[in-house]
This record gives sequence, structure tokens and C-alpha cells, in this order.
Amino acid sequence: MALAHALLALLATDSFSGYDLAREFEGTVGSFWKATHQQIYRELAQLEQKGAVQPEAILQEGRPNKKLYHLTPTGRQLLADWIATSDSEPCPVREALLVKVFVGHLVPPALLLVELRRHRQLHQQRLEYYREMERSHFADPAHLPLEDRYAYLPLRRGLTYEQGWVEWCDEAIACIETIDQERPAPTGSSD
Amino acid sequence: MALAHALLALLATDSFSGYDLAREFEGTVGSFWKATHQQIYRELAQLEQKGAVQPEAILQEGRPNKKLYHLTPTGRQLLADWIATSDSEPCPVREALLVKVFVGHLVPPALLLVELRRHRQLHQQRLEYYREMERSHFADPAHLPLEDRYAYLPLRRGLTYEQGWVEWCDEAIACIETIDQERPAPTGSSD
DNA sequence: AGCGACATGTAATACGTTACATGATTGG
DNA sequence: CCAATCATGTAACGTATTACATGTCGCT
Repeated sequence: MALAHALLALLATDSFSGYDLAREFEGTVGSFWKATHQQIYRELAQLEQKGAVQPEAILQEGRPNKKLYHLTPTGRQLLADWIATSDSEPCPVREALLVKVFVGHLVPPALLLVELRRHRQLHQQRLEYYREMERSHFADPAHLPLEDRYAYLPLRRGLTYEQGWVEWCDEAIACIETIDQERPAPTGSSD
Repeated sequence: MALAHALLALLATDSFSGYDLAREFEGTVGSFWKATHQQIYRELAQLEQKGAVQPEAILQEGRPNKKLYHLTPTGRQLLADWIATSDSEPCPVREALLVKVFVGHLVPPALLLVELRRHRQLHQQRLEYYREMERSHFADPAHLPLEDRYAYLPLRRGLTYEQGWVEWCDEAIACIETIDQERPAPTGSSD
């Protein structure tokens, strides 16, 4: 049910088409939720059936028509009730990179270093993107309209989350480089 | 396929029963992977069919018998190949708490503060657990056996991850307390 | 007498991912 | 001419969650 609530939350800030929503999840909103367009269209259909959202047909020329979804009062109430009543648990971490590092001794250090550097770059890019959003949309956070002061907080978490990853990657890279220098060829030499 | 590899990784460090594995995911390993016993039993059955793991029947008195799973050479190779070849993407974040904060203006601040304090406590507890594991198992990390030096790194990420959450919760709580003091009753008063 | 730990499993459902499908427009 | 953007969707599959099911032992 959680994707449904994430969609309602976005539609509480503005009206969007399914396509728009999919792009939102790739932007700032990606700091707290992810979804593909297939999930979104499926979920929007269900929300429409429940009367939580209402589509408005937008006829366009030169590009496909679209359905602009609006949050209904029912939908707004559904969202408020969910916020008020549901206990949300921290999302489970399933991080393949950490599995690899955990049993890193099974492969040559150089191989792990490639993966770690790649991840460092991905997180660094995301971090810079969030920093730019912070600069452009949330300069002087104390004097923001009320809604934006709330919306700023998830972005803050996105920032510290990505920064945490970058710092950990640096730590891990340094550690594995040391291991690599101590023993040159840990696999394939004398096993 | 990722749970399969997480299980193989654990079985590369020791032999476990399904029940044991489920408990591992609640301990230190929980810093990088989560799984319930139902998932684990299903996946172990599949891994057995592939010849990646081999069960040893342990007959016990006073408690149920169990199957101790051992990693086979095939399984070890499967794991090493996966580490070497697969590009692992950062796991998608789907954090209900951040959805709630994002549209926090829809509910009374006091309500959000309850959820935030609850989360702060959960992350604080996890943080303290990881700190204890660090103290008891990874004191003096430079002089650890090679395998433990790798195993230490995911725990380090667990530590900074939980710490990041605790710090963000403090920031969010302070911010929302300020909002609360500025405007006493944002819902239900004059809407 | 009831609960929690031990130990394994089935079944149903919900949720997420990947592949396939269509079709116009714009820019390289 | 090919790829990307806009825009919506279906179908199949894989993974995860929740509920149900069983049965002993030791503790309170």
C-alpha cells in the first residue's frame, strides 16, 4: 500500500500525469521513494477506482494526449489518515555491494576496488544533484513557506545519505588498497 | 537472484541451518541484507537443487532436528563469479517516514514528532548494537585476520548509516518543533 | 496453563522488475 | 536514418510479506 501513499503525497503538492510522476521519482523525490512507470500506471488505476484521484484528459497536438491526475478530497483524507495512523518501519536494506565486500577475500582486491569506485561515483553524482537542488530551491530554509520547510527535510536526508556512502566508499577503498599492497595475489596463486 | 548470493556469502563464512540464517539477518548481517525465514527456506531449496549447497541432517534430542547447510565448491564458484561479473546497483530507498514528512503540513506537527522520536529510538538502538559488535569483534581492526577485515567494512557502513539517521531525526525534530511553536494548531482550527 | 525459543515448512497475496507494444515529433 | 522524448499501457515473471500450520522443551 505504500506506493499508493507516495503517489498521493506527490499529488498533494501538484497534479501530475503518470509520466510526470515517473520523472519525479528520478529527481528529488528519489531521495525517499522509487517507482517505475509500470508500477505507477497500475497504482493510479487502482487509486482512480477508489476515488482517491481523478484524471483530467489533456488533449495535445504534436505529442500524445495525457491524463492529468488530481487528488480528490477522499484521496487527501486517505493520505492524512495514513500519516496519522500507520506505524512506518525503516525500510529494509538489501545492498549487494556490501555482500560482495563482506566476502571480499574470495576475489582479487582489484576487482572490488573497481566496484567501489563505480559506486563512489554514483553516490557522488547524486550528492551533487541534491546539493544543487538545495541551493536552487531551499536557499535560506528558515524563510521558506511552510510546505517547503517540510519538503526540505527529506532532501536533507538524501544529502546526508549520499554523503555517508561517499565517505564509506573512501574508507573501504583505502582499506582494500592496503590489503592489496600487503599481499599481491590473494586468489589463483597457490590454491 | 540477490538473496541467493547473500545466503551463499553467509555460508562461505560458516555452515548454517535455515533457522540460523534467519537469525543472522537480524544481527550484524542486517546492516546489509534482510530476509525472513520463509524466503530463506524457499531459496535454500532452490540452491540445493542447483548443487550450490548441501544439507547435513542433524538429529537432536529435546529440540527439533535440523538441516545444516554447507557451501559446495559449485556454490563457492557461483558466488565468486557473481562478485566478479555482476554490476550491483545501489538499493532503491522506499522510506515511508520521509513520505510523511514530505507532506507533513497536512497533519498536526505533534503527530509527526511522535513518529520521528520513535524512529530516532529505533536507529539509536541499532547504532548501539553495531557499536557493541565493533567493540567486541573488531577491536584493533588493523591486526585482524584478512577475512574479518573485509567483514568489518559492512558493519562500518551500518554504523554510519544508523548514525546518519539519528542525526537527521534530531534535525527534523528541531525543525518541526520550531514550526509547532510558531503556529500552534495547523489543522482542525480554522480550515 | 501459557509463552518464547527451537525448527521447518505451505499457501496466498502483494509488490517490483523486465520485456513487449504502439506511435508521433524533434534533433543529430 | 537512428535515437531520444513524450505518453500510455499489457503480460509475464520474480521477489517479498503475511498468515497459517505443526510440535517439543523449558520457564514462569
